[in-house]
Amino acid sequence: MISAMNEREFLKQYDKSAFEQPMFSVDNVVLTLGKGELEVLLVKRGEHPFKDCWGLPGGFVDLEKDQSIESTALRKIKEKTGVEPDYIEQLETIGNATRDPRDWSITTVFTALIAKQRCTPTDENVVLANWFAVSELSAMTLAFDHTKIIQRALKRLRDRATYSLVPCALLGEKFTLSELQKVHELILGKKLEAKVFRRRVENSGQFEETGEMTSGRGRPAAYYRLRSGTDAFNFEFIRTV
Amino acid sequence: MISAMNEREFLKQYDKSAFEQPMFSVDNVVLTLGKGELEVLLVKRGEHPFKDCWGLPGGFVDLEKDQSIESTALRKIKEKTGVEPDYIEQLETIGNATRDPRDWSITTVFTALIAKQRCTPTDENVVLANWFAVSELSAMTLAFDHTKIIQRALKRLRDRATYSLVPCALLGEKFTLSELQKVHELILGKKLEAKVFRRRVENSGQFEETGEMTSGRGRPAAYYRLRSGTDAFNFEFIRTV
DNA sequence: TTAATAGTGTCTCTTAGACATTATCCT
DNA sequence: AGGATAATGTCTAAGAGACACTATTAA
Repeated sequence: MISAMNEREFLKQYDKSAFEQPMFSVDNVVLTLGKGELEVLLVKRGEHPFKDCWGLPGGFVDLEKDQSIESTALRKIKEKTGVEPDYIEQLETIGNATRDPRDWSITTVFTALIAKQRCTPTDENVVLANWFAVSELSAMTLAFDHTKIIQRALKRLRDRATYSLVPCALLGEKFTLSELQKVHELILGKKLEAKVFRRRVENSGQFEETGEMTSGRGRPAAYYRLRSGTDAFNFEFIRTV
Repeated sequence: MISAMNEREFLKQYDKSAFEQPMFSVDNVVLTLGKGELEVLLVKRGEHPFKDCWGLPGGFVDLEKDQSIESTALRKIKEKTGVEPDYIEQLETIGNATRDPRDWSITTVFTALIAKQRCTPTDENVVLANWFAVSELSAMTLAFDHTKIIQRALKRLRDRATYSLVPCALLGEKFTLSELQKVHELILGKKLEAKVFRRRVENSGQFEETGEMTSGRGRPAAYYRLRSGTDAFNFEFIRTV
């Protein structure tokens, strides 16, 4: 009785090859701020393919534990860093017959930003998960297409840095505008005008002064934080071809 | 001998549930221009779940035929419209335990734009695939989360219409600036200034006059086409929080 | 001639960008 | 006082928006 058959059964009998499913995984480009450089979290693969290569932290969906692919991404990130990231967004999905030497394979990639000081000291896995300066990557051979994926994540981050203040997630709870500006300069690879940058921050309405000030050499700077109740990661597009 | 075992075998023995794979499919939001309204391509589902409901054209990856998920998307679109779309981009991937009543399910969604006149007259499937004005959708119950997906695709299209000229893919080979402006107005739901719009088109450098002119009532309009060699769908972001 | 549609001239207002200047700390 | 860093004042240039105006056709 056809209508009692579920679609999976139906497809199995209808066309075996149409039912054969590709492998699906989630990969994360987790970025943080190193000393004067962006760093990306990599894990050493214990199994082949690409055994002993470094690759992005990720893995398969756990149909029992995970409610969504976002849950999978967060779970994997938490496994390696001890915490949830300060910002996460879906980058893109790559699926083709060649990226995995074994078989057809699909990965949905997330980009996450995390303030390094929030990460709990790495557990026994310390040699299995580590931060690498993005400039080191050109000298490394990563698993699968992970080098290309990281490049695409960095490009997206550069886009975000030009028209949003999302990169503030790389800093902690509070930060000065100079610090935030330096992060943007680091990402964009160029100097920004302090006046222009401050205007943007103020006009965004996404931040507020904490009231605290830095101390040290030079004029003290005001600390800012995300305005409570504001989703700082909603930003408006303004025009233009 | 462990190292001779492939990862699939390994995972199977290591953790059965981690190997259990979710269903993966591709769905397409194919948009075209109806009479004064955007239309979306829907197909009537022949099998459950949501049997006899309208839903987005899509389906499973064919591991033999498809080189990538983009190939899957294009193949499915071609099956229903007879042609490849004029523009396609990946929208997002949705994967969770609840969107499919049967099981965990993942879909990568593509948004495609197509000039209606390019579509070959629908074949015997005419009642199985049809264009629906987007305004009709609120009165319809679509399969799965397809209503929400279409809304998200439309939002993305509105974004594109504000800072790119991608919507030109809804028109044919050649078009007048008035026509293109009307398309943008339709998508954005508001009037645009002719002068401003023309400036944008000219400054983009993506179009050129064909030399032909319209005839009919009123001053003739110049026809434009995509400048050859230009990827009109590359556009620059200009700033701003 | 009039209605209709295409296309331009030009003014205003906003804002990015540049850069000089002021402010406030430490030593 | 002098160096360092934070923050502001203010001028300029570019461009979006507004809208009046001109251009070219069919009826």
